[in-house]
Amino acid sequence: MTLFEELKARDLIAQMTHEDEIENMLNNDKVTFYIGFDPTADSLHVGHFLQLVVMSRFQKAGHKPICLLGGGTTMVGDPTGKTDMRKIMTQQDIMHNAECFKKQMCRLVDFSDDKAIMVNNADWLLELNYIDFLRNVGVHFSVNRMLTAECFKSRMENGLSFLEFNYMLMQSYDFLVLSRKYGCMLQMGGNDQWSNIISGADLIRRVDQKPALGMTFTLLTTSEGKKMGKTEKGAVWLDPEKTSPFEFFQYWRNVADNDVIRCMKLLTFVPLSEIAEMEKLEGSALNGVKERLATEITTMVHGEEEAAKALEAGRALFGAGSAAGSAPTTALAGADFENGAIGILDLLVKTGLAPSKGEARRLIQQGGVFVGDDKIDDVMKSFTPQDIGEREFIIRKGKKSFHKVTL
RNA sequence: GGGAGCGUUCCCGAGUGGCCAAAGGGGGCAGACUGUAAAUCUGUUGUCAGUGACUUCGGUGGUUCGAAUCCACCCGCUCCCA
Repeated sequence: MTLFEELKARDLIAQMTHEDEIENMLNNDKVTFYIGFDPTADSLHVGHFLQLVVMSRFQKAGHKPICLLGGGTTMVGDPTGKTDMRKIMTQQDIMHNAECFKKQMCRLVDFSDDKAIMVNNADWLLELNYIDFLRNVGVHFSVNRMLTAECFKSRMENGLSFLEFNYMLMQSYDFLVLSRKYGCMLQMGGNDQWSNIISGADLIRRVDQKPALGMTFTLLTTSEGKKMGKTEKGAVWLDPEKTSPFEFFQYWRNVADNDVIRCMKLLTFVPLSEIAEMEKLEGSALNGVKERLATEITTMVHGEEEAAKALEAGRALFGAGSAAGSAPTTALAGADFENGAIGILDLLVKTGLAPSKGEARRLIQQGGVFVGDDKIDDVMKSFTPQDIGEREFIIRKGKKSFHKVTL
């Protein structure tokens, strides 16, 4: 099966500029392609992960990825899909974020022996001269056409600053630069980037009369159309400091039945033949598939060892077994005890299981708090250091939140 | 530059002097049901203390016994005209 066929079979492809040309090229040439990532946060998230996995697929098929960090474009801010203007970020933050991105990317894409290139568009965007840029690049863009672009639609109601309006030109210019410098012929990205990608391809064809192609990938959404990778706490991050490997694993372990196969196809390297077998499963049998999904993805991001630990921890907590190693842990100090004991309310707040005492109280009143296997129904219940020290002290909130307490 | 509006608790959105910690919806959390799924139903959703206190309605001052609600100025945003 060729790379192109596999992409199709996995439902990865959303849109392409020139389907036949792309297929032909991928089959017969070594293609240099690029995907851009704007460092708007200090860690990559699940959305980026999909792109990086795709990059890796291409790389394994012999093509050459360019990883573009948007150190320059982030100074402007991509308005795509945003309803409000993003806060303007300082250059310092952007640089810091870019460094964080780099480290994480190296896990998923092989940069050794020049097998992939990492560039930062700050290197060419920051020094641009306004008038020159307008005359050389700006002439090729029609405001009329831009305004009809899908990516600005959501902003036509809430307002769009001129700053952000220029984002499309910046990204198009990036493609032009990479085309000239590295012979990059293909830009890819999430489907929300379609407008930006085709405008770049148009620019190259217009200015240099060179071939330029674009392809976008399916956005990672649930069967209900919601974006995946978000939890109540915010994004699911690849940085273990921001989302622990255990939480990360649990996120995938808990995807809805209807989304498992889709995630398998989009995010893992599990062969399609195997996935086809999984597709036949129904009901609780899908739990096995979910474990596999979580293990596969966690392994890619955090390594085999962490994935195994997370799997074990989850099984222990949700199965019949006792307690777990990698549940979050809080150590108490002597100062946490008043008159030799700590109240359950304080304990819940201390461990972060409840944001406030009021909420902690509510949780208990509604019967959602357990210590070990015992349900706590008294809000005044308190524990001494002996209580906590003598056994594994696990507090559970609801069914899925566990916290270990030690001295 | 001229004119008209808007800014409410996590989000949307009611509220136009006391009955407002503030309707309703969404989301979240918990319970029941379950398969660590979905759907459904129930409860809950400012903080601290058990019927009370404190902080909140863009910011700062003011009017009033009393303001999210009135006034002034400031900040931010939207729309119309140029």
